[in-house]
Amino acid sequence: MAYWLFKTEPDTFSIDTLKQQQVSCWEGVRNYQARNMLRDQVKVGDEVLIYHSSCKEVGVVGIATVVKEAYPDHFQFDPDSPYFDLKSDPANPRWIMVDIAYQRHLRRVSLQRMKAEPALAAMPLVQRGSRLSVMPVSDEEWQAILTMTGQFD
DNA sequence: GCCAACGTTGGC
DNA sequence: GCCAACGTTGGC
Repeated sequence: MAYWLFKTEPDTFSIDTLKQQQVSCWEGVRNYQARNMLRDQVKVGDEVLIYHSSCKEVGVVGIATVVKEAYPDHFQFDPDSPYFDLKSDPANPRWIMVDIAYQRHLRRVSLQRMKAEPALAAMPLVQRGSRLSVMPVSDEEWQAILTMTGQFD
């Protein structure tokens, strides 16, 4: 079982949206490095930190569980979708998604606090200019973040 | 809204 | 294969 962090813009899809839906596909990943991890490494049962980006209160806000492994992201074939990709061949889809299930909210751990935490220094998230939207989280990093919430397993 | 950093595109 | 131009990400 592995740990991950997924970024989302809460104006588009927030942890609250996920709670309402309980299970949701995670569409719209359009970066090859992130896609490759989703495709090759993200497995059913893995746990995912949900991170709110591009908003007033950026940080880790909840936990989800992977319930379905990589399958084609159909939004790439929908001309009305912001995730449409004209160059993706339906016979060989370029982009994939996974499904995740809501687990719980966390007391928010802000990016500011994460940047100040030495145990998290290796995470792409805290590195300047990083745009990776799907990233692995080590056991130690996971534990450090949960400890920072003040809520324990 | 600003702007630095990044990934992608396309001409050569 | 290089690299400049461009569009996007994302914190502030």
